[in-house]
Amino acid sequence: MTKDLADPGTKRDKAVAQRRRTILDAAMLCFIENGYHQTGVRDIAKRAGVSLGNLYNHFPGKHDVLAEIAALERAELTPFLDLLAGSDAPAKTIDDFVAAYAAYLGKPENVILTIELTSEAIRKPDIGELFVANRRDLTAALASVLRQGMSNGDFRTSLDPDASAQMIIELVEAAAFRAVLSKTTVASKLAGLTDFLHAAIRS
Amino acid sequence: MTKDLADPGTKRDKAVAQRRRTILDAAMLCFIENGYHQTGVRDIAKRAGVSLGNLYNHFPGKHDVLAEIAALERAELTPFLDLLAGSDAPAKTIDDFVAAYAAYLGKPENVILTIELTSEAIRKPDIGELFVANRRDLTAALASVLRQGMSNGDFRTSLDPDASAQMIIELVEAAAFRAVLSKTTVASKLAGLTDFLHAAIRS
Amino acid sequence: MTKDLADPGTKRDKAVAQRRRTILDAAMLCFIENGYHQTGVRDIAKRAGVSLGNLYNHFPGKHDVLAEIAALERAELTPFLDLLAGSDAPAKTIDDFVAAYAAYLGKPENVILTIELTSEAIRKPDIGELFVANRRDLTAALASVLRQGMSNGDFRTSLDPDASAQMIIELVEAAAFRAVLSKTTVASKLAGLTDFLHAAIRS
Amino acid sequence: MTKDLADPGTKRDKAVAQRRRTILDAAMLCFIENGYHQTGVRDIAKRAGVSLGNLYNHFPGKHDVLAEIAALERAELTPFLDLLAGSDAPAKTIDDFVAAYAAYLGKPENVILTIELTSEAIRKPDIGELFVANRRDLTAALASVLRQGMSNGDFRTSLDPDASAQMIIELVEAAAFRAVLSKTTVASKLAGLTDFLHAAIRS
DNA sequence: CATGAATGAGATTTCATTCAT
DNA sequence: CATGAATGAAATCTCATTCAT
Repeated sequence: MTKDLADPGTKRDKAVAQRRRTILDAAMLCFIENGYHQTGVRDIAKRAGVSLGNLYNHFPGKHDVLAEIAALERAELTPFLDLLAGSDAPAKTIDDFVAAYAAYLGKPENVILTIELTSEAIRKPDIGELFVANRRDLTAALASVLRQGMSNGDFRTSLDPDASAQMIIELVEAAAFRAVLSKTTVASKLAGLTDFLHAAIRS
Repeated sequence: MTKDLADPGTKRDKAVAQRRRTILDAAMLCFIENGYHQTGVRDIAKRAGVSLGNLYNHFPGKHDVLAEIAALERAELTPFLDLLAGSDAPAKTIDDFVAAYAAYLGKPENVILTIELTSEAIRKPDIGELFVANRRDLTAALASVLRQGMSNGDFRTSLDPDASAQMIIELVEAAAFRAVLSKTTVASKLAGLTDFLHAAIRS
Repeated sequence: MTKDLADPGTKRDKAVAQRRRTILDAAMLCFIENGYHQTGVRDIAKRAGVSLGNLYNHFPGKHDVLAEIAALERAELTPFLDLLAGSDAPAKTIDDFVAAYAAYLGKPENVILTIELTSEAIRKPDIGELFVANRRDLTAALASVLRQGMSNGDFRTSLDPDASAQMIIELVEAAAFRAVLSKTTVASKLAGLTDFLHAAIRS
Repeated sequence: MTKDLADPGTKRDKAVAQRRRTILDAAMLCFIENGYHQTGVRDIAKRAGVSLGNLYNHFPGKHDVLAEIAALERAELTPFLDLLAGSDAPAKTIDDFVAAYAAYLGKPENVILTIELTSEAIRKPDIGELFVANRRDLTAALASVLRQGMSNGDFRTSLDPDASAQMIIELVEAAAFRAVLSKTTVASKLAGLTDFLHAAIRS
């Protein structure tokens, strides 16, 4: 009704969207610092500067906050998708991607949030699906680059591009995770990883 | 007190050790089924057929139960350490190990427990250390095999044996984890993995 | 303000009155289905298709909604008052009334709403008064019929018309209530009730 | 095991039973004073002098406390059942019962608790069943007395004993309830009730 | 008159842990 | 060693109501 004229309600709508975002950001920080289960809904509300009741006006429950964070994580992947969609030589693209992804996962908070989501994904199907979907995009883009490289001679033709794409991603993630646990850096593992990788895929 | 005389109480000691083990087994099952945080101490006690108070006679608290499970996990690795210590050709040994480890992680409960431990390991240093230690044994044994293979010509000499050992393990584990989340089997991923691996390390 | 000029706003006034009624109807349904305490103000607003804030423009609070429903219930009694004010023979009038009232209370929702009101009436004086007032009208009309019947020989002269009027009403209501709880029908109890009643009051 | 010797554990068992009873009594008082829904579990615990958590060691939840109170109410009926099982003349027995039951319901707390239970009984099947069961015993005993009276000439033979038994009880209860709401006494209504009743059932 | 975001107290329930027996 | 009652803090979520727009 009133919605038809111009764009009214937009200001309020925007404010609401920002509130939601504020809450999500606060929740993310809490989950990273203390873990999903160690974080109370009150903690999130307090950190977001929002009343407890109002948080429930914006999200049905704690679980849904996590789910929305998982969905938000998808956006974080766009730079990498862009990179993989670029027109550089496949071999270079792969190297660039590995370096960039490793740099991203060099920030412990990104790794920790991923682990937190992983651990919930096992028993919460909706989060599991988001999780799988997130990785699917990345794998597909990477596999496509691998196929290009197989055509132009960068990579060996006996490669299984889909499986290899997955393994490349997994190698970077695992390195990052191991770095967090053993309190070293991903950077220190990058050389070994790249060497291993080149041997595995190049022709 | 009673401990001072010779070796008395042995029968009782054994009974006590079994109680501890019963509790640990029950806890493992609970953690696998419902997750560490979703499992209450009461749940563990009930499943173990032990009274709540008695559980606290055997373990200082819930956290310590988890820690002991993490320690117990180490024992699970001995078959693989034995395999790696065998005298087969390095190339064959690696293949056998990958197959065996993949088979082990083909059971979802093993993967789930690992994830559960992982997620706790981030914020609980003691568990983190156990976790790292567990994998260190395996990595070392695997690296040793790689070195043998580098000597005898099975593997390329430019290999970084330690980094590669870690990555081999990580690839198997990641495949297993992905299998659990996407409800497929590790077996289906084994071919791709082996191919990737051979290219990466063989000379 | 606008009210001062002639009779303007009449159309709006009617619209407002209808809104109030919409809300009351929605509330009644909610209270019947889920009970007064199990019903939230949000539930009422949603069911009425009204915004939460707007409901508070029409009613000071949840309690007042219930109070107005109680007042509304009074209107439901007019058919019975009319019946009792009719010119049939007293004995027939009583029988007709009992049958009609039983039929009305044969609908479980009427009984349930009554119980809901009853239960609130204990601790909320205003509702208690409305409740008593509702029944007072009915009792008075019924007592008047009984008095006529005592004059014309239909009923025994030793009757206490006021007390008897109350008891007649109570018997019907109690039968209806019992029918709801034991999931039978009032109709099945009507024969026994009528026989009992005839013996009690007829001369 | 240890239970076999003598009667051990009895002391603790008795203490536990008393705790349960303490809680139930406290709950009853709360429900009577403030109503079931206005009473919080904390209120009950505080009034019982028990910690909140411990209350949940004894009862699964608030609802179950109410259910057990409903069950307990059954015991309250034994004096009346005894009275009805006595060997007095049926006519006298009925009169005595009505007087005694009216006296019992003369205490507002008994009426209020009944209403509170009633109102829950509508939507909670288990409480509904307890409620019906409670009244069934009483009705049966009363019907039996009516039958005796029909045999010995005290009561008219055209009586439907079961229906009449129900109605007698309902009349007393309704009178008591009405007394609470209009803040008079049951006693004041007893004369009218008795007269009505005698006319209804006596031969 | 209409909207729904905001509030914060309060609801019920669970938890790891302690301790008297 | 064994038991389970006791504790009280903390968990998540709901509620009637207010108020700026």
